[in-house]
Amino acid sequence: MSTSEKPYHHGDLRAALLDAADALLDQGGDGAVSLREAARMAGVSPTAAYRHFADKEALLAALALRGFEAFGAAMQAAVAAGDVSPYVARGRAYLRFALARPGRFRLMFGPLLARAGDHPALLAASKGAFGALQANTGDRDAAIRSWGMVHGLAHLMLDRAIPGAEEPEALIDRLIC
Amino acid sequence: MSTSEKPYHHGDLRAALLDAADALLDQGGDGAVSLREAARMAGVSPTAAYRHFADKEALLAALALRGFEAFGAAMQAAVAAGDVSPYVARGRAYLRFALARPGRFRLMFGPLLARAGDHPALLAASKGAFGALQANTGDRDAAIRSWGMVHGLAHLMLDRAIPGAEEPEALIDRLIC
DNA sequence: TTCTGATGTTGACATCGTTCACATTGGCCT
DNA sequence: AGGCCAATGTGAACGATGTCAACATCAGAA
Repeated sequence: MSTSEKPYHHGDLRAALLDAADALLDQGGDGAVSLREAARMAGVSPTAAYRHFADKEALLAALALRGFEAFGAAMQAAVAAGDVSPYVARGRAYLRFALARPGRFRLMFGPLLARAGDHPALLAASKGAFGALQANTGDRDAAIRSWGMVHGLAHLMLDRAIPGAEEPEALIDRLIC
Repeated sequence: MSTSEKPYHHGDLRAALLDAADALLDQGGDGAVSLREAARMAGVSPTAAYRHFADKEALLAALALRGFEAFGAAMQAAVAAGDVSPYVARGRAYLRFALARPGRFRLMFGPLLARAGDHPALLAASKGAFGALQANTGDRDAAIRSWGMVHGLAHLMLDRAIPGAEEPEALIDRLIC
């Protein structure tokens, strides 16, 4: 047993696959995530993934779920820091999250979300994240508008569509205040 | 010549491929666009596409370019209608465009745009569309915020993330005013 | 008319998602 | 303790995709 022979069973392949896919998502964007490549990284045969995910889409959904958890934590931490109003803190954290992990962000708020009915956990997580955004506001439409603005700015900055976005931090602080 | 035998040369394969890809984009979303399937629809061999597009990405870029042209026309028409202020007209047209052609919209404002440096025509078209949005405004940051809001709302509605978006038209009129 | 460049075709290769039949193993029941 | 079963991993294979290289066909300029 002292040798480092690979055991037949991986131990926690599910997590390993998610980690690998996460790395792929970060470096190569959305389309760069491949089931086979993730399996390769985990040191496992391509088809082993199917013991843990019904589908490639299921893998992506699990990845998005992870994303929503991290997203919620980031928002909460930003509000807790308390150096600006919770409203501003959330908005800035939203943008920073998107810029820090573009692939993850695009996956979370992408076409997958529209099909989230097939992935109950994803649906719940996304609703949770969205709910937090709308809390503490009397005017519901105003909340939606604000959310839209922050969300749109995130996408536009990711797509390098906003001129003068060379210094994202400065732009964020200037736009969200 | 009276027979309907297929000539060796297609005539305008480039346009035919774009049309086919456009149809695929509309019905099946982004990932449903396939070079081979587009070629199949155009009644041509798979590799014929490479005489007109360097790459699948080039095909998609040309598709996005088409999108920006239609987009610009839609915005202009909406403003010309003149039943509301140009500002509101543009915003509503923006959202209607996104909801009417989700695939096209997502392609236009997607990861492709960030790589638009490789596709000069796309870059120019997108800059033109964006420029129109920022015209007639003294406050540059305010224009960016408005743009962000509309863009974000479009994405959120497409992703079915906004609760109560069953009646999009009503929502649009209520939010953009 | 002939030749040349543009346009299409065939065949092939690597990769991908996915399925099926089989191998291995850890843990529960007796 | 021993044996069985469900969970987990493997291998080969299929169809589809993007892409390349070599070849075929045509349209128009010289």
